[in-house]
Amino acid sequence: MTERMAALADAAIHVVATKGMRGLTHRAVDAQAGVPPGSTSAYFRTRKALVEGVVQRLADLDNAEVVEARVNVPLDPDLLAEGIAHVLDRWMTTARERTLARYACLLEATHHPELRGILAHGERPRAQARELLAELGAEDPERQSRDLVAFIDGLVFDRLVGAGALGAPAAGTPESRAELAAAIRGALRGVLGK
Amino acid sequence: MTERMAALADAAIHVVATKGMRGLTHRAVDAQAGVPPGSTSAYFRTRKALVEGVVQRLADLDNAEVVEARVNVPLDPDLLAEGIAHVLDRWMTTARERTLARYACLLEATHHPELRGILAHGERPRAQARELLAELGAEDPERQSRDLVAFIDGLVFDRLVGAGALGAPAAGTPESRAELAAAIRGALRGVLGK
DNA sequence: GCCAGTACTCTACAGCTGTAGAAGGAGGAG
DNA sequence: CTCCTCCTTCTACAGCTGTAGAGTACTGGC
Repeated sequence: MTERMAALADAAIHVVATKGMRGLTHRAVDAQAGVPPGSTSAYFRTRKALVEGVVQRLADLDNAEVVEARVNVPLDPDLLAEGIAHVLDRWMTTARERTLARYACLLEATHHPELRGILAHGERPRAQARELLAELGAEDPERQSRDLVAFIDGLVFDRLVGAGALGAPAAGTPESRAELAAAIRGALRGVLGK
Repeated sequence: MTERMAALADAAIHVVATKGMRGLTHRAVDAQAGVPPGSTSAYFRTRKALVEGVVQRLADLDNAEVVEARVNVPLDPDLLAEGIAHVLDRWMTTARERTLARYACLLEATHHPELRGILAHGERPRAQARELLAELGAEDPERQSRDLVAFIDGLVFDRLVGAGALGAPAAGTPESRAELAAAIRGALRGVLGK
């Protein structure tokens, strides 16, 4: 993906996050990116290509992030929960738009199977979760990692859309991080069965 | 909401589930509902009204359901988990479209705050969860119910979109129900802190 | 039977969207 | 300098979408 395409895809992600999939049009991306009208249409000739560009870009951004995150993760459940909470908090603040766009794309993938291959969301975190759970002595990391990832997804989703999480502390605050950490501690406990 | 409007809203829910929010147009709903073109446009004069109709209908359907579900819920965590798993399984099979549409609407509500009032999703289940957790001896049902609902949302979402849940048994099978029940047992354990 | 009001159907139309292709221009090879 | 190539911008256009309003059938009241 060329630099120009990446910039357009970034603008497209912003559009999806703020106006929804419905607002994702070639011209809206042009406007958002501040490029002359027609540019997006030239780089992503069809709308399908544009959506795939968004999905691809989301995957790339995730991968770029995981490279540096691969440093020592603590094996102590409490510290681990703390670390995960920190990441989730970022997903809901700094990376809020990306996270929203990802959920939108996941929903989109429901009726466009070809997107599922690109959007590896859930596979990478899950591999990590599987490893961690194995090291923590889980008996069936395969299954248990699914549950842990589900919990994390639900936690982030609910708070972003404000469903079922009314009354939760605002993302980005220390209270929010503390509550997230507590939730994840509980999840680890529950998932590990002890 | 008149009967006719409800029928159109039902068709609209189907459209949203199968073609996404983007596919939700007056004419698409006409076609889906098998009514003469223009009908949807007459009952929901603007697109905003159409979306609100969908959201309202989803809320109504949920409420209609909860009326009969209010019979004795078991206080034994294992039986309770079994019961919840059964409901979730239905959300992913019989009521799959409704569930998908609801997630789409929740995402939509992110940039249309006026929808949040109608879409009480998360509030009703959470009230139930709060009660149950209190009866089960939770120390902070308010917070813990948020976590439980988040887990449930993530579980269903991940399995519907196939993210992070690759390898999970297909919804509707006894294996799926068993796994769901196990996951919820774990969640209850984790949330309750014991 | 006649009328008013209501429920429904049809049609027009402006604006937006997806898509293709032509036009312009910068830079490098010869 | 000349030409060729690639990158970028501009423009056209068919089809779709949102929305309004006019037309038509159908009710119950008199």
